[in-house]
Amino acid sequence: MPRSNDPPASEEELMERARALTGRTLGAIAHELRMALPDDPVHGKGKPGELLERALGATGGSRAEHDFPDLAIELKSIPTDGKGAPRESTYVCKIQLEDADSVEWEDSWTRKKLSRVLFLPVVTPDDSAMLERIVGAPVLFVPTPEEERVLRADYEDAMGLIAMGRVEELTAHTGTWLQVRPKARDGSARTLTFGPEREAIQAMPRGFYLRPSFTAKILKEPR
Amino acid sequence: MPRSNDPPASEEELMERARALTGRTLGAIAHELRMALPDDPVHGKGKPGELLERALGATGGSRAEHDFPDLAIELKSIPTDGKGAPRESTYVCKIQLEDADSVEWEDSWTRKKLSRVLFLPVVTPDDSAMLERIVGAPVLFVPTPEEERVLRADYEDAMGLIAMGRVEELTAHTGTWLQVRPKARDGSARTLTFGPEREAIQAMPRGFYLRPSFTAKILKEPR
DNA sequence: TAGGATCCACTGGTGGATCCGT
DNA sequence: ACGGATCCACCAGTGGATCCTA
Repeated sequence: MPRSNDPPASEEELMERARALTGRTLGAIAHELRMALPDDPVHGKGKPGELLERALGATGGSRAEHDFPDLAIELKSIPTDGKGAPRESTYVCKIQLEDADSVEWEDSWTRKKLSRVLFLPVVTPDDSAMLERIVGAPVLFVPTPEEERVLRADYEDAMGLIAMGRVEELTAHTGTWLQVRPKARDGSARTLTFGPEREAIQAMPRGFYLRPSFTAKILKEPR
Repeated sequence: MPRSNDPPASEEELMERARALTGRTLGAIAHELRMALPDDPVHGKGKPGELLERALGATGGSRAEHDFPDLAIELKSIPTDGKGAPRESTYVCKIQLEDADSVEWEDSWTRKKLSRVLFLPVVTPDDSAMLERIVGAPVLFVPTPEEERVLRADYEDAMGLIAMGRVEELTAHTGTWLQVRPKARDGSARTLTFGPEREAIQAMPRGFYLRPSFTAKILKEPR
């Protein structure tokens, strides 16, 4: 049996490992991996996600591509309530604001990331201690053609506005399933140029997020 | 009297402060600024330079522009022997390998940095303890037209080779006063494209350095 | 002796996300 | 309820240069 922090060799192996986590607490998994989890959820926002990456053998910290490059699968932990409904939106990736006019959906990092996503729910009741949270059943998401059409439309709407220099009109209200929100507290403004006059504006970093309404659908429907 | 770590308000004030350091040991200056200097010179290569920046009120750590942005002056500490001759070459800046075909001398960061340089010699005998090293008399270097012609030719020769994809032919032997050498131990290779075919090669980071023969001339001739 | 190799501190950006006031 | 604001760890890159061997 391979050590659990080696990369899984196949999608089947990945899914088996993920199913083996179902019902376990983050605390137990962390103990097994000798990884510390902070008690304070405010100061450890990303820790459950990193723990589950390690537990499944994701390529840690690398900027490679996907979490499982050989499988082209992205791992997303997702906090849920007791009924399995997501408590938060799901971060997808940063937006390349400078390249908004040239990156088509087909070539976008956004599409690649969303092509195959392993969602791993983490049951996160109000005020729950991080160590007590329980991992739910994994769901491997592959967009249907219809789903991809909606995601693509959201992407193109957002990138179109950005390419026109109207990035400030882009609020989190835009988009059916994919929304645009600020990313990175400490981020610094980038200069964008647009239009025939090459006008220049400053913009803070933003990212794409999946709305909870969409991930709820994903987690609910068995695939 | 302003605190010595405020930026100097004028070139005159900067030069006065620099002259006030002449004859002092790095240890005494460090003590006054409550800054620790390591004993081992191997593991504290950049420390004297940083100490003198702070002592003169340079804009610390900022990626702004010059060390004294308002004065457009760059500060360089330079290790010398007992006679005032430089012991080392002087690092100028990184080379933007990717932009070699588009950045003219007039617009180059290299030219801007070399337009006004405050050299602060640090007498550094063999095996000298860092704390005992003594600051020499400052020299404000502004290139004469003739000097700038030579620097410009060195710059253009180097950038021309890089733009042709011949970066590996560029050794530290090239250049009269400005030479090209590796920079950054941990640097990772960048992809350069060149030529009508957009051929691609990998290249490690490199920087421009002033040869000791040139800085010797600068330090020797009173200006 | 000087060309190629190396050393440290700091920080901005990224990837991991959730917090929390309106 | 959700949109804007925020939190941490890690690491590559940069700026400060000098080391050291052939």
